[in-house]
Amino acid sequence: MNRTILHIDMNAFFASVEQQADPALRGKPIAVVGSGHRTVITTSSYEARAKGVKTGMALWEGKRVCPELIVVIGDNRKYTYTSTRINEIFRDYTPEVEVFSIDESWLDVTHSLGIFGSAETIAYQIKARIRHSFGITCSIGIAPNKLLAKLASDLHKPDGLTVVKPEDVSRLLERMPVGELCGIGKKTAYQLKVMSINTCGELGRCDEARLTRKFGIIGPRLKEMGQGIDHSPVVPFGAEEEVKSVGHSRTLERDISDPGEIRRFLLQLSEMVGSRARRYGVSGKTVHLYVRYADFFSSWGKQTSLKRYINLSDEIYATALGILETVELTQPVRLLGVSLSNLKHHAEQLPLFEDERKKLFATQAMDKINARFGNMVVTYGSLVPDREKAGSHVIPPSWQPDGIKNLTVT
DNA sequence: TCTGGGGTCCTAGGACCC
DNA sequence: TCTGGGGTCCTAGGACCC
Repeated sequence: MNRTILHIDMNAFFASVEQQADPALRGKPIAVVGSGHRTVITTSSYEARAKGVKTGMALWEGKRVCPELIVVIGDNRKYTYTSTRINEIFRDYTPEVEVFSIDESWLDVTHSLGIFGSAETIAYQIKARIRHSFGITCSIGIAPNKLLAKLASDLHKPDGLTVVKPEDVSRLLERMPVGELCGIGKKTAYQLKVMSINTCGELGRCDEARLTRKFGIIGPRLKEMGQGIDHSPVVPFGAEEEVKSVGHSRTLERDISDPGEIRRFLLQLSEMVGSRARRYGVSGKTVHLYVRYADFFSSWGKQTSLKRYINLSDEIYATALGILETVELTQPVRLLGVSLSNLKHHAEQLPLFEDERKKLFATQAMDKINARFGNMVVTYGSLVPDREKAGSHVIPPSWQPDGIKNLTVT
């Protein structure tokens, strides 16, 4: 059956929200960053991008390429609030809204076309409403599936609208580099290049057996992707697969070697993991400890599985500490991470009431902020008991009010 | 003064059981 | 004691996304 899918990508989302909240920032090159000194640039405004500022750059590097760069410390509440409201707008057009990240969603409007006329009409209305309510722009791709809709939304930024009709697909893909497809990253693109496959057109015509020999189970999928085929459904909020792991990791403000300090930090991470696991209504059998050393490049992870399911912070901490004690640290530690997996979902955890659903949505949206390179210690730092925060020299009180107020997550 | 932090999925090898 | 094969669970590591 022919579907009509929209992919909506908020343009420079965090930066746009900040520029909207503070008129003094509009038209200026700004960068949204985390609060630590080891932060990177999460999002930059188009004015900053024009000067060469890129997502993922260290802050000092951004300032080097753009000395007039205005630095704004990110405020996750503002972004989750705005994202939640924007997704509510989407749901006025279809219940089939899949949140991909804090600033990207897919909409399956196949069954809404009769009401609203056309996908373009829906797209224009959504753009107008987002601009009117939040003063920010988005790029929208309209296509027969998620893969192509996402590709399409990337083609015109900012404030773009790109329609890919079924009959346009082969022409669009013929010269499209394979790396533009969501799912083909640097390594896969390189391996394909070695096979003399550079474009989607070439990928789509490649012998399937050849792809399977090289890539295994994803070989046939790669060929489909080259042809623009994607049957994956839009999975609305509430119908997603259950979460499979809950973890936190943090780069320390400075490298540490002192075992006591490392243990304190581990306890904080365990508390963050435990409280979120309890909020999600899950417990897990496997605890994973991750360590990155001061040289940045060397790191290791170790996991251990228990006979029973746990989600109490103390138990997670004890397990993580048990792993730590089996190794000898060879360098000062730059980053520590703890995660809980092999999860069991407790019964009756799905919120029934709309306001509870909204709260859970806000929580999950906040989680997805971190998928945007956020270094938002404060989000979960507030969950660390005061007794742990007091006297800690590891996670600093990193919250810095940025003067923009009167926004509450409901 | 370098370089975040959330996830998911896949592979490979070993232990253990039938 | 040897030859097997299948299945499950475990750990470790890598690729991908934002």
